[in-house]
Parts: sequence; C-alpha cells; structure tokens
Amino acid sequence: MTRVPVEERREQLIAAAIDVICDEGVAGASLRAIAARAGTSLASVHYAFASRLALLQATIEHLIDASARSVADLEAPPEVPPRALIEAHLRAYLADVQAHRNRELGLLELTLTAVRDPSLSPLPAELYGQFYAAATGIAEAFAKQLGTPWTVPVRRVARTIVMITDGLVLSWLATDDAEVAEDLIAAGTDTLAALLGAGDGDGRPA
Amino acid sequence: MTRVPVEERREQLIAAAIDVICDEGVAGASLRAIAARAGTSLASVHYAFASRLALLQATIEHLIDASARSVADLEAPPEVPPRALIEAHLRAYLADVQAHRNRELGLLELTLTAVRDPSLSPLPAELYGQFYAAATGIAEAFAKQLGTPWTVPVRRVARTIVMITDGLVLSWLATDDAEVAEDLIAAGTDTLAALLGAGDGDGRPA
DNA sequence: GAACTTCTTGGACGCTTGTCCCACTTCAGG
DNA sequence: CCTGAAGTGGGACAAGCGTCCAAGAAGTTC
Repeated sequence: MTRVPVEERREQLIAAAIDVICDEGVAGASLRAIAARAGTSLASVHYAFASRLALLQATIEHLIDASARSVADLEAPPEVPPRALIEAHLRAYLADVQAHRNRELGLLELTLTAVRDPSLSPLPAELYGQFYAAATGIAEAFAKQLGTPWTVPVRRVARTIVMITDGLVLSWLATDDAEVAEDLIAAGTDTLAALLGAGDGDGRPA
Repeated sequence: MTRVPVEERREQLIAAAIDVICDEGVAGASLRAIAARAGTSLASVHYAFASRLALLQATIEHLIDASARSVADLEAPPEVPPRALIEAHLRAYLADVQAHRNRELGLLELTLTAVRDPSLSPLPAELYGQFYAAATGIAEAFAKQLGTPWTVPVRRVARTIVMITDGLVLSWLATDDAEVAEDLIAAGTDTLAALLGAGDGDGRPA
C-alpha cells in the first residue's frame, strides 16, 4: 500500500488513462482497467475523480496543455529551398504519426467522444485552438526563417496546416498505405509552398 | 407480430443501426437499442446476425456500398471559372456536412472502431478506396467539363480532395466554427485550383 | 390437415460496467 | 499518546451488456 497525495494520484491516473485509451480505445478504458494500469485500486480512482466523465475531462485537458507545450521543437535547419523545408517537416510529422499509430487513434477517439458528450463538448474547440496556435507558431517561424511572408493571413495558414495534417492522419489510419501518404505529403507541400508564393503566383487569380 | 424474411430484417436492422449510431454514437449502439429502433425484439437481431460484430461489419459494408452509389450526383453547371466551380462544390459539401453533423460523427466513429478491431480492420481501407474512386470520378468530370487537364495524376487529385474534405469535416466537428470552415474552403479551393493550373503556374517549381 | 421450415418471443445466463459505502491504515499536529 | 484528516482497500449494488435457449406462431409443401 503506497500512500500518495491526491494531486499526484490524479496525474498517475491521467497518464494511465492515456495509456489505456491508446492501447484499447476509449471504449476499453474502464475505470478498472485504468486503475490496474496505474497500479492502484478502483476506489482510489473514485477518490481522485468524482466520476469517469471527470477523469475523461481531466485527461483531455491534460492533452490540450501538452499539445500547447510540444510546439517549441522547431529547430532552425540549414538554408534550404522553402519546398524542401516544408516537405521535410510534413515527412517528419508523418513519421511520428506512423510511429505512434495508437496515440493518434486514441486522440481522435477522445476528440469524438468529447464532441458527442454535452459536458465535454467545449473541449474539442479548445484543443483545436491549441492546434491552431501551434501551427501559427510554426508558420511564423517559417516565414521568419525563409525571409518570405505568407501570401495569406497567418491565421489561414495555420488552419490550412491543421487541415493537411488531419487529412493526412485520417487517410493514414484508414488505409495504412504508404503510397497514399506519399501523395498527401506532396499535395500538402504544394499547398503550403503556394501560400509562400514559392515558385508560383500569389494563389489568388482574378 | 409481423413476419419478415431474414434478408429484409437484416436491411431494417442495418438501417436502424446507422440511425442509432448517428444519434447516440457507436458506444450507445447496443443490440437492444438497435432492436428497439427497428421495432423488433432482441432475439430477432441475433437471428439475423450471429453477433454484434457481424452487424457492425454489415453496417460498414452497407455504408461502403452506399458511398459508392452516391457519386453520380454531379450535375453539369453553367460555364463558370474553375475556381468558382471548385468553391461552389466545396461549399455544397460543407453545407451537407453541417446539415448532417451526426452522420459525419457516426461515420467517423464507425471508421475508428473498424480501425481498432482486427476483424473489421480491412474495411476502412475499402471505404477510403470508395472515397478515392468517387473523388476520381469528380476530378475527371471537372477536367472534362472545364476542358483543362489536371497538372498531376488524377489519382493524386482524388487523394487531395479526400484530404481536404476530411480536414474540413474534422475541423468543423471540433470547432463548430463557421469562420474556420470558411478559411478551409478558401484553402481547399486554392489547393485544387492550383492543381488545375488555374491562374498560376503548374504548382511544381524547380 | 399433417409435417416441416422459417421466424418471433420472452426470459434467462454470466459478465462487466460505474458508483458507492465502510472499515482500515497511514501520517501530521497538538 | 491521541485526535483528526487523508488516502486505501475490498466488497457490494443495480444496471446494462452480448449471448443463448426453448417454446410457440406463421407460413409453405405435400
């Protein structure tokens, strides 16, 4: 019997919940399964969280915060043409998604669960707000690094990035097809390169 | 007591399953709920389907077939510039998604469920195969109608279309924000217009 | 009309779920 | 040492789940 302050117990349970959700899905994330993963008893779960819904909410909020913190890992690479830089980043993103398939699956399930449940429904908008903020940071870093401004407002660039990554993730999860992913990386690269005015016009003809 | 041949009963149950899944989610689609929606007894469900998984599989297969059949509704519009034509179609798609939020939610949940379950996992690839086929049909119709060929293989255009629509749906479901959707329609329009070479270069600089 | 297949029905089973309670142990403060 | 708060533990509860069975009703075939 290891005694642990509630707050720490909460963090353990949230971590366990994320693990179980990634491994078994939201449907398989019963309180007993989560308690077992955290190495504690069922009653301790209810001591830390009033209900399963409260634990789920805390888990999503944790992921929202985490996604806000994981932005800063954009290092300055050497001088390369914009297209290559964009493609490299998209490819790195895809590689990360491929390496953590269940994580993406779990996050998606969690998002849909939150969309459905009235008491959780404001969370997805918050999550995507963080996504947009992160994408905005990346977009601004790109423009600064390349010395070229975007041809459309950064806000729209950020949303475009999220659209591309979402589409990429969904297609990859569904098809598990590397060739499809390859096409989508090319498509995403073209789209973003066009927004940098790289090689073409400004993307908005008469 | 209404006697119905098994095959017809199966169709009723599939329809009921789709309804319940859209309304309550996959998690809420219990056999009892589906039976009640279909107006029959629980035992009849098991007479028509060996297990809940079998019903789920039949439901997804039904949706795959349905998505294959729903392609042909692309009427020939008047002579308009390519950008406007693309934008009109994306906007119509968004309007349809907005009008049937739960349908998109249910389809997404069902897809993720199938991705998780080993016995259902080949289905998402099949579903997306149909999506790509549908998108290919639309892309070819566009090129024919406008008299302009795509600057990349149609296969890639189709995948790009699916990427855009998936990204659009996900962002819409999560944010419920019309302004976000507006940005994404603009982004999608730009992307596809570029693939038609409409107004700009060919999208692939040196 | 009897035999037979096809379908419906209600009820039961074993299991898992979220929730809750109460007794117990640990630890801090006086 | 004692008191009270904090946290743990096991067990119970009702409810819901998928699955299955045995019996009966509705047609069909001869």
